Amino acid sequence: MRQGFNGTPAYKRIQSTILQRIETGQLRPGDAVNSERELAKIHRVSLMTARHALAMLEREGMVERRRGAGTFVAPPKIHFNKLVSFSEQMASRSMNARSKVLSCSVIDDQEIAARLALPSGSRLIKLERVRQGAEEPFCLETCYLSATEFAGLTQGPLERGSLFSTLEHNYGLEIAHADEEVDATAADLRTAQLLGITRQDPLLRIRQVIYSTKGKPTIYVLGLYRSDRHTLLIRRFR
Amino acid sequence: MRQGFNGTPAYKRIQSTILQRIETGQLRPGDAVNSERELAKIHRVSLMTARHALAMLEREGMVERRRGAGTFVAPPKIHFNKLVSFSEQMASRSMNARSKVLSCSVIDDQEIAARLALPSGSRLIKLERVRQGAEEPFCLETCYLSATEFAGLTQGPLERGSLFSTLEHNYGLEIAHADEEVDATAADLRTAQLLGITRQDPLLRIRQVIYSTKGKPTIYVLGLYRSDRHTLLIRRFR
DNA sequence: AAGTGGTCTAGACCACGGC
DNA sequence: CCGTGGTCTAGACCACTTC
Repeated sequence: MRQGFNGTPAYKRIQSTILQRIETGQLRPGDAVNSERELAKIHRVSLMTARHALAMLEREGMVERRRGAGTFVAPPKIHFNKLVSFSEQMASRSMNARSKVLSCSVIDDQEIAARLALPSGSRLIKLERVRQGAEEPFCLETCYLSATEFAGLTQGPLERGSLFSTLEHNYGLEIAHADEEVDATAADLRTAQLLGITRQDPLLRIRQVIYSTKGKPTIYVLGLYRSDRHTLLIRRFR
Repeated sequence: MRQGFNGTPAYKRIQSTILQRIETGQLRPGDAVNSERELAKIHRVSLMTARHALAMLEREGMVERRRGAGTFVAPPKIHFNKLVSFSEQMASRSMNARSKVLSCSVIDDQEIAARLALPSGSRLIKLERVRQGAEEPFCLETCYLSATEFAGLTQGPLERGSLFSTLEHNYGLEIAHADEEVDATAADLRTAQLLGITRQDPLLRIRQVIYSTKGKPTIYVLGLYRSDRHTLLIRRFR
């Protein structure tokens, strides 16, 4: 029976049964989960395996473990510091995601090529979009990606569907994390017009380098946000 | 021999020996760490225990494990999303931390009391400081804390030494994390004068609620940063 | 006192990496 | 091929919480 009968590790199967009960609402935040010993008996595994299943769930923030007391469903996660696409962000607030493509071209830019660790002179796709939520523009976003690596992207349907999912599904990109530099700046004339604000209004500027799971810097994004329509939420740990 | 001879779990002792070799530079990033089997033999411990030691070190980002290859010292950590005090921040960049206290008083503020989950009408310490780096002011920071909880703080030596360390050492506060709201705003006249900039210049505004390890919101901080002297670094995960 | 998670043993087989 | 980490067993004692 070692290693499971279907290739799935036993501890993952145990996690699935627990996660399922949480997702269906059968288990609610604060409720006790089966103890290590119970899980071991139910799934006919050793204590260490049942333990491993719970330990991993705790690391993912799904449950809390308290010595002497038990294991409990964790309060609903607020996803701080989570990298989500614009579409996902809007969906989670049940708002209409809409974005207008301003331009989509292939360019040369030495500085941005350098940020993506590409040889200078590399050709880059530049995609400029205005994002709208609640029928109002609130962000001007410019993405840069390697033109050779994502050839054909400029022909794709960029208006609808998130760029993330296109890249993930059509190009096999696995996104791992993004490093962001955040500061404030004043709107120039063009940006002000596009966002429906006044020149010199304060904007939140976010420069983002998105890394693949292989550690390769893959996308560079410059976002300019109307500060009256958007605040960034961060959680920092001691 | 169970549970060690001195109360320290075996896996922690194993971690210490490894961490020590990393700190002294005896092991450098990329170097291989002893394998599970080696550690088990060296420390006369079972494989699972040696394994646990390495797994925890990996979770903390100190080592990387690659199946079939080994365990290796991780590249030097850049502490993203880490909550550090102003003094610590400056020290890590080897700059002179200096801050000038503008005011320190006890006030009433219903909205901020609410953010700290205090009964409305609670008295609050309000501490207003200008922070300087490289001989130039770059941040106006206002902290609010419960006056009853931190009685006597207003008499303390606030000019030097970080507020964090005072609270941690003298009041036994254990800081766990902070939730931050970040946006951009324009400088008003007073702020502009204090920071040596022009009215309407863009500022990075960070509103921070700092939580204790017990989950209690303890400090509220409003920071206004000269955007030309400060950028925020964040890492977000997919 | 009963039950829980935390630590630990002394092994085992597997999948994978580098040579 | 050999060594590595990944999974797993069938138990054990301890420290702690709850009743």
